[in-house]
Amino acid sequence: MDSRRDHGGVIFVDLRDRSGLVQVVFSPELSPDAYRTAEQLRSEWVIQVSGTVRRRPPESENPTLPTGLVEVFADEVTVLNAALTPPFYIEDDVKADEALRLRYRYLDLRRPKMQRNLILRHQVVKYIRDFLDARGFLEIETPILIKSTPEGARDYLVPSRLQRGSFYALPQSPQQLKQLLMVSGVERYFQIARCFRDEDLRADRQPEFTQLDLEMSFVEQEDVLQLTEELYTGMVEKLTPDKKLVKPFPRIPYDDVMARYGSDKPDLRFGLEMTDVTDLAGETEFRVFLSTIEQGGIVKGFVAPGQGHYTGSDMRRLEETAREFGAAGMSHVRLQGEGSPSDLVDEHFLLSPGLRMPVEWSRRLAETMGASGGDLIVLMAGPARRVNQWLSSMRDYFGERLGLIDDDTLSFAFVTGFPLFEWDENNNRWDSSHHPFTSPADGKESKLDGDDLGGIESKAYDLICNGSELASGSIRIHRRDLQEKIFGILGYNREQVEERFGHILEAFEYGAPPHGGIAPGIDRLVTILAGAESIRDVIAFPKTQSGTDLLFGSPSPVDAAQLRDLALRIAE
RNA sequence: GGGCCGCUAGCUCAAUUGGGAGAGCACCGUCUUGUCAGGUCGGGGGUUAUGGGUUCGAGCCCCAUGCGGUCCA
Repeated sequence: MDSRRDHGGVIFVDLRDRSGLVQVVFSPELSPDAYRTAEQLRSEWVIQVSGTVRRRPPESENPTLPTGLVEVFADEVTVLNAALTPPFYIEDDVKADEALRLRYRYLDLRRPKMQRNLILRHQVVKYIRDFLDARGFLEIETPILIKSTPEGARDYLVPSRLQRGSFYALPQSPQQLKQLLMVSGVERYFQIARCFRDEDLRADRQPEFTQLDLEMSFVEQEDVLQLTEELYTGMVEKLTPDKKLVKPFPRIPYDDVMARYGSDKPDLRFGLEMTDVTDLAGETEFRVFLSTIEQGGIVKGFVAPGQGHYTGSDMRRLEETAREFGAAGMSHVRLQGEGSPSDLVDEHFLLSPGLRMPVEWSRRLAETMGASGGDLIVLMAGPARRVNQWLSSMRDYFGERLGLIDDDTLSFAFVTGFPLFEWDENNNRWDSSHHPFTSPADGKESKLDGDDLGGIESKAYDLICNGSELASGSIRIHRRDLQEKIFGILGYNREQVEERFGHILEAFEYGAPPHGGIAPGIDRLVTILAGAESIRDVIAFPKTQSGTDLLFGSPSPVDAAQLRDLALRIAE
C-alpha cells in the first residue's frame, strides 16, 4: 500500500509493486465488508485485493500516472500484514539522511528510483552474460579465499582455523587466477567478480565492489578494445537508448591525454583543452614563472571562452577556488574587445599582477592558446604533475560552471600507452602504474635494463567515461624471465618473488599463451547509466564511508570462543 | 593518520545577546462520495547524540567521546 485517501463515502488506495502504482477504489455500495476493512488500511501495509479493472470516469483520469486511465474497483480485500509507520517517506524525492536510509535499507529500496536502479543493474549484468556467452566466453568462478599478495591496496585477511597463525586474503581482483585460466587453455574467460580492498572509502569507492573480469588468449590490445567497445555500445543502445554516444570511442595516448586535459580520466563532454606555455612564460620577468621553470616545472593553462568580462574581485574569488583545489596560485589574462589576437590592442589585455608584459607577448600567448577577444586565459605554474592536477580540477569547475556538461551524453574513450612504472616518492622506489603483470610495449623490453624506467610505455589501457575510469586492463606478460625482471625492478628479492609469485612464474613455464584482458567496474557503470548520484545508490546493501554496515551493525566484536578457535587475541 | 561540516519531535529544519523548546510534513482521532502532495476540525509527541565543565541559569560557551558526511595523505 502506498497511500490512502478516505472521502468518507469512497476510499482510494494506491497500490504499489515494483512495476509502479495503480489506484484501487472501495465503495460501500459495492462491498460494505471491503469498505470497512479499507477504512483501517495504512501506508506500507501488505494487502490482497480482488476486483474489476475498469476505465476511470473521464473527469477523474490522471495523466501523470501510467495507469491513470484505469482503476481497480475492489470487491474483496485481505490484510496480509500490517506495517509500522516508516521512519521516512517511501518516495523518490527522499529528504532523509543517508545514514537513516542505510539503517532501514529494506525500506529505502522500496522507493521506485531504487527499484529502477536494481532492475537496471540486473539488465546490465544480464546483457554482459549474453554478450560474452555469444562470443565463446566461459563464466568461471574463482575462489574468494586466496593467498595474500598485497600489490597496491591492503588485503582483507581471513584467519585460518585449521592452519593456526596463517591467513587467507580476499581477492582485490582475480588477476592471477584468470591468468592461470589462460595457461589452462580456457582461451576466453569472464566472471562477475566481487573484489575487496581494505582502503579508506570515498564517495565513489566501496570496500567490496563488483567487476566484470575478463581475459582472452592470443589477442592484441586492439582486440580487447574492440570487444569492450562493442559491449558498451550495444549495452547502452539497448538499455539506455536515450543516452547519446560518441562512436567510435577515441583511442587517446596517455601522453596526449595528460598534455591536453591534465588528467588520465578527463570528462570529454566538453573541450577546454590545455596548452603548455612554458616557453612563453620564460620570457616574462614574473618570479613565480621563472623559478618554476628553473626547478624543472611547467607553465600551462586553458582558455575559458567568453569569460574575459570577469572583474578583479571575480578573479580573486576564482583564485580562491583554485587554492581550494590545492593550487599554489593562478595567473590570468582577460581579453577584452572582440576578434582575433591581432585585432586586439594594448588596453584589451588585462594581465594579472606580476605578468607585466608588452602587448606583443599577450598576443602570442592568446594565439598559442587559441584565445580571442572576450576570453579568459587561466595559467598555472609548478611541477608538471601538480599543475596537471590543479588545472584539471579548474577545467572541471569551468565545465560545470559554463554549463558545458550534457547529462545525457556518454563520452567514452580509451586511454592507451600508460607508462609501465611510476616513481613512488613516499617509498623511494619504482611501482607499477597498472600492476606488475602488465607487458611493456613492443620494442620497449630492452629499456628495462636502462636508466629511463619512467619513460617505458606499457600495454595498459583504461576505458574512461564522463570523467570516471570505467575499466582498466592490459596485455599481460606470459614469459617467466620477463616477469621476473619486472619483479626485480619493483624491488622484490628472489625469496619474496618465489614465496609470493612462484606459482604463477612456474605456470608460465608450461606453455602460457599470450593473453590480455580488461576489468570494467560494474558499480560505476550502473551509476552513470542510472544517472545516480552515488555508487551507493546502485548497490543493494552498501557500506558507509567508515566501512560499516548500518543495517547489520557490522563490523562487530565476536565471541571469545570464536577468537580462541582462531588462536587470535585482541591487542589493545 | 589529519582538516572541515553536521547531530534539536518519526522526518526535514528553526530557536536573536546564554533566560518561557517551536514550525511544516508525518502520526492518532473527527467529519467529508472522485481524490491522486485529497480537504476539514482537533490531539499526542522532546534525556536538544553521550559524558563532563563554566554559569544564578546552557540547545547555544568550553573539554572529551561516539556516529554520519566530505576532503587530503
